[in-house]
Amino acid sequence: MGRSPCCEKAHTNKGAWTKEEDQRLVAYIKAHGEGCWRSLPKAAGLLRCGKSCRLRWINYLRPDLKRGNFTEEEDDVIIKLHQILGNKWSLIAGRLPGRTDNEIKNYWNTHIKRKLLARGIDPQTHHPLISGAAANAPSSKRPQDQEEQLAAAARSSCSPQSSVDSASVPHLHLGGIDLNLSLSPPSPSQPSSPVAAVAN
DNA sequence: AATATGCGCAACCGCTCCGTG
DNA sequence: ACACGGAGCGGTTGCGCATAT
Repeated sequence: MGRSPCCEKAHTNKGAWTKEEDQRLVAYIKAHGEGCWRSLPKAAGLLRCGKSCRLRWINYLRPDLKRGNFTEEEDDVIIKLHQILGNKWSLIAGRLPGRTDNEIKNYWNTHIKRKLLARGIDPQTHHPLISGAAANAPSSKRPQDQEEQLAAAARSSCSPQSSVDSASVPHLHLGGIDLNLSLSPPSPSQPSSPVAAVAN
């Protein structure tokens, strides 16, 4: 069986994008919008596969991207959303305007994981680590019933590809923080911000 | 100053989901 | 109901830069 490759690999560039390729991609999308990624490279005169173009646009070239360091507030939002959603980076990114799933995933793996471990928290389960620093970690403050609430909310609202409309989406209150779990596609016009997502 | 090591980011790969015929 | 193609997602890799020795 086997599916057909997403592109003709023999005639596509790989690796880092050049300035010229970036310019071509941006110019094409500005003129025609994000259409069919599969046919875009050819139409734009790029020797890249459609997937690669999509990734480059979403993660690097989109005009609404917020580049630079994550704020403490954003850190906090990511941690709380990860606690509920797990490694659903695209969903988490949807709550952080200007941030991409790839960026958040990288940031999680390089910074936040370490930060949580230093606090004695298991970054995967968000439960206190049993040994070492966990015993006296200040953040083992979350009560058991809240954990159950989280798990239940995650189950009910975050099953893969579940079509949740904002009306039926729970607002989760975590230690005074209200997590609006409604899902909406990340877009420049999206009004949400970390503050909006985690209203206090 | 040169080399080794670690870290962070951009990009790729393979899988799953979803829409359509 | 099923198969197929396209898009999207998460995991992983590789390279370049920064820091330590």
